[in-house]
Amino acid sequence: MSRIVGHLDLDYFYAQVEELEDPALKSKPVLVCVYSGRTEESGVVSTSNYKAREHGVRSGMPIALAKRALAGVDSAFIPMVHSKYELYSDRVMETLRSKVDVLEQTGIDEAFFDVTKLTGGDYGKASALAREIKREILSDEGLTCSIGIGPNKVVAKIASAFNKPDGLTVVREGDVAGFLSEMPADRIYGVGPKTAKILEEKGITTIAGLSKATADSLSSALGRRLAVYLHNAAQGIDDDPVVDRAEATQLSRMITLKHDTNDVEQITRELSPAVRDLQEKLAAKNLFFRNVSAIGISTDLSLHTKSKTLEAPTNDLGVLETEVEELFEALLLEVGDLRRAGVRASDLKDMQDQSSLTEFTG
DNA sequence: GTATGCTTTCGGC
DNA sequence: TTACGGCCGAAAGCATAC
Repeated sequence: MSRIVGHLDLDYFYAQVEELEDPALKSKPVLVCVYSGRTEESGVVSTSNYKAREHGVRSGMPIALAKRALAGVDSAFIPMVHSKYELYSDRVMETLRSKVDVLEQTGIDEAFFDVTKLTGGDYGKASALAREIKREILSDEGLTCSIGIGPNKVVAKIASAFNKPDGLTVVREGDVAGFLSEMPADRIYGVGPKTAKILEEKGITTIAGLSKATADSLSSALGRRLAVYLHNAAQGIDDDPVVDRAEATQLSRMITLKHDTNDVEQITRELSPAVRDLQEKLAAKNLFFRNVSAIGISTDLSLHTKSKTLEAPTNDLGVLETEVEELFEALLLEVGDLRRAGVRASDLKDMQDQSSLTEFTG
C-alpha cells in the first residue's frame, strides 16, 4: 500500500501564542523578538504575524530594520519567551500523536505524521482526519495550523505551506506532478538561498525545470547526495520514512557578548551561566555527553567551532567548564574578536536505565 | 572500496 | 548607511581501519 503522509505547521507560531494570550494584539503588527541585550534594540525578529509581514517584516530581520519598516504604525514588539511556547507545543504534539500512526516532530511548531494504516491508504479518510486534527487543536488550544497531505514528506511539506494560515491541502498521488510543476524550486526542503542560486545559474528556477535535470548534471555543483535527492524530490519521489525520533542528539546554548572580544577569560565568564544551564538541562534529561564544542561567531558573523570527544561520557559541570575553556583558547588563536559565543554538548547518551556509573568509570 | 568515527560548516525555523 | 538570535539536525570533509 502506498503511504499517506502529513505535515502540520502551527501558523506564525510564537506571534499566534502572544495574540492568544492578549487578543488586543490581533489588530496590529506583532513581532516576537530575540533581544540580544547588547544595545536597547539589538537583536532579530523571530516570528511575526501576517499584519507585520504586510509591511515587509521577515523572520531573522534585525529589530532596528523592522522598526523602520513599521515607522508610524502601531505595533507590538514582544520579547520571545521560549519556555512559554514550548508548553503549547508539547500539548499540541501530544494531541497529534494520539491521532496518527507515527509522529515525527521536526521543530517546536511542525511535525510530519504517517496515517497509512489508520486510513488504509484512503485520501478521503486522511482529509477528514486532517480536518478533525485542525478542529481539535483549535478547540483545545485556540491555535490554528496548516496541514498538507500527500504520498511522502516532500509533497506533504510543500502542501502544508501552499495554503496558509489555517489551510488544508491534499495532494493525491495522481495530482503530484501537476501540483509541483509550476512551483519555484526553492519550495523544496533543502533548497535555500545558496542552492537556489546555484540552480538559477543552471537556468533552473522551477520544480518542473529541476525535474528535467539529471542527477549527474547537478552532482558537481551540489554534491552527489543533494543532487540525487533533488532529482527525485522534483518528481515527487521521496521514500524518507516518518520516524518517531527519540532523544535530542545535541544540546547547545549561545549568547551574545556584551562587547566583541578575543579574551578567553571574558568569554568564558560571560558564557558561564549558559554552560551551567546546559549542564542542568542535560541532568534533567538524564543525558551524558561525550563531545563538547566551543562555538564562536566573529564580528563579521562567520561561524567557527572547536570540538573534542572525551574518553568516556560524563555530565560533570567541572569537566564541561574545563573543556569549554580549553576549546576557546584553541579557537581564539585562529580567529579575531568574537561577537557571540556558545557551547554544545553532543554524542549524548541516555542514562535513564543506568543504575551506576561503573560501566564508564570502571 | 566501504564502513565508521570525528570535526567543522551549513541550512532551516 | 548600518543594522544581526538561538537553537536544531544533518551534510561535508577528512582520517582510519579492514
